[in-house]
Amino acid sequence: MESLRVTVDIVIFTLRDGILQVLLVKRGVPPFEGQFAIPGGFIRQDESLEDAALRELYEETGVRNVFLEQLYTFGDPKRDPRGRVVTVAYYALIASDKLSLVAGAEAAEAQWSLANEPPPLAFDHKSILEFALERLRNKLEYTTVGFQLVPEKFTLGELQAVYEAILGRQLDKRNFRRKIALLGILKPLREWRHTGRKPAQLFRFASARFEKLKDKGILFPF
Amino acid sequence: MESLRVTVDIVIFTLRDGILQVLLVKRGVPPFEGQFAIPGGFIRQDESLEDAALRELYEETGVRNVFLEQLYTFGDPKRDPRGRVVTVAYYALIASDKLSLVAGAEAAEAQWSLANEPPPLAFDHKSILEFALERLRNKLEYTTVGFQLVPEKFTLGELQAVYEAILGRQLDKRNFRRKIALLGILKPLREWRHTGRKPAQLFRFASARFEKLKDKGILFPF
DNA sequence: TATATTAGTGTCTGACAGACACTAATGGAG
DNA sequence: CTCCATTAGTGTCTGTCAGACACTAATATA
Repeated sequence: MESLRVTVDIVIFTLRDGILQVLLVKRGVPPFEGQFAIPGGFIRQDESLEDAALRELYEETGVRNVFLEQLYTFGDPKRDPRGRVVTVAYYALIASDKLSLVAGAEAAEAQWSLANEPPPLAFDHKSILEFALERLRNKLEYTTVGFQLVPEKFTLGELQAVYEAILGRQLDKRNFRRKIALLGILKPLREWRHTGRKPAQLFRFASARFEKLKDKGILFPF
Repeated sequence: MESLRVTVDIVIFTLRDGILQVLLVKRGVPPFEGQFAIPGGFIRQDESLEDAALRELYEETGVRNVFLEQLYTFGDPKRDPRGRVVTVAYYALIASDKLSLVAGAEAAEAQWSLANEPPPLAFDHKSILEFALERLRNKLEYTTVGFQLVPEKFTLGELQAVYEAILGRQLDKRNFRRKIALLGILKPLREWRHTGRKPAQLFRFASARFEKLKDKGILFPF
């Protein structure tokens, strides 16, 4: 009697062509048939919320081991016209290089959209997306979530582009590099990327230092 | 079939005798009979999550119009030995003066405990309490939630005591007062509190300025 | 009236953030 | 081969903010 239907919805972000994008699925059945929605599904009896989110994420993208964090739980009685459904929303960040490898099983009906200008969304999914964007922008400022959207080896210009895409404004190159350097968690490689004019040095994470910070509970400090 | 039992649990904080305290209820039935737990209850079919939390809060404390914020949703399949229960946790802050006016209906089995050294708790409620404490400490630094725990008229010493109780460390009086003054949201009153030796000036919130900040979406800025 | 207690006040210093402009290396065009 | 357009890479100055730090003022009580 006191039971409710509970789903997990996952706002999946990636950065493609220097633009922040969200994975959306086109609904094939009413209500909101033909409209886009944030991917999600019901929670099974024996799995934790996070496991359910990871499973959905894998089903949609074929990707594991990516950043995933609980966002908020939406439970307005009228949010689904068919009846009451509570949804525990998560958001995930996937670097584009991990993504291109695998095509999702349900990918036929899934497509990437601009995170800042999404198409009309079903249910209260517009609110959920906005909530996720706000959280992402906030966390970008005082954590290192931004690094989740960059390939394993990356240039400082690419990293800065991630920040600019999410924050929606340009950053000063020198100030940005100073801030990153001060973290001391990047390891310069003896490799250069030759896509532009002057080659750009590649970096990766200096895990040692990073783990140390993690032990202190700082995890994604900025 | 795809339904789960869903509850809201509310971590209710107050400040009494200069110590941060949580409201806990003693369980009268198994499992964890006789142990303390965070108050909560099932969500009704027609109420939103926040309404459910407000209702529980009112039932326990007789108080309305207090700070209430969703904390996190806990959904481990084994968190309740009787079967699966997902709980949406909230936390609330109640100033002691609001509290003393009304006695809760279920208050017989409820009691205040030290937030930092709670008795053994049922289910995963220790985790939930710790989660709430961490959130509260964090929000204290960059918002004005701390003001929620102080009476309508208060001295700067009382306000500082709130901060010290939550953060668990002493603060420098002059630095604290400068920080508060810089916010510009306090209105000095022509009243003094005479409990100590030298009388202390009373303050209240300068709503005008506060509302302005709220309009900008800053809400609880620091 | 002497004293103990709490209220109230200002400066200095180091860290960090934002504004700001030039040189270096390369690929492609001519 | 040379020139040029483009992107990479670097340092200083300045204002703000946070933390450390010590004394005077007002009252209640002994």
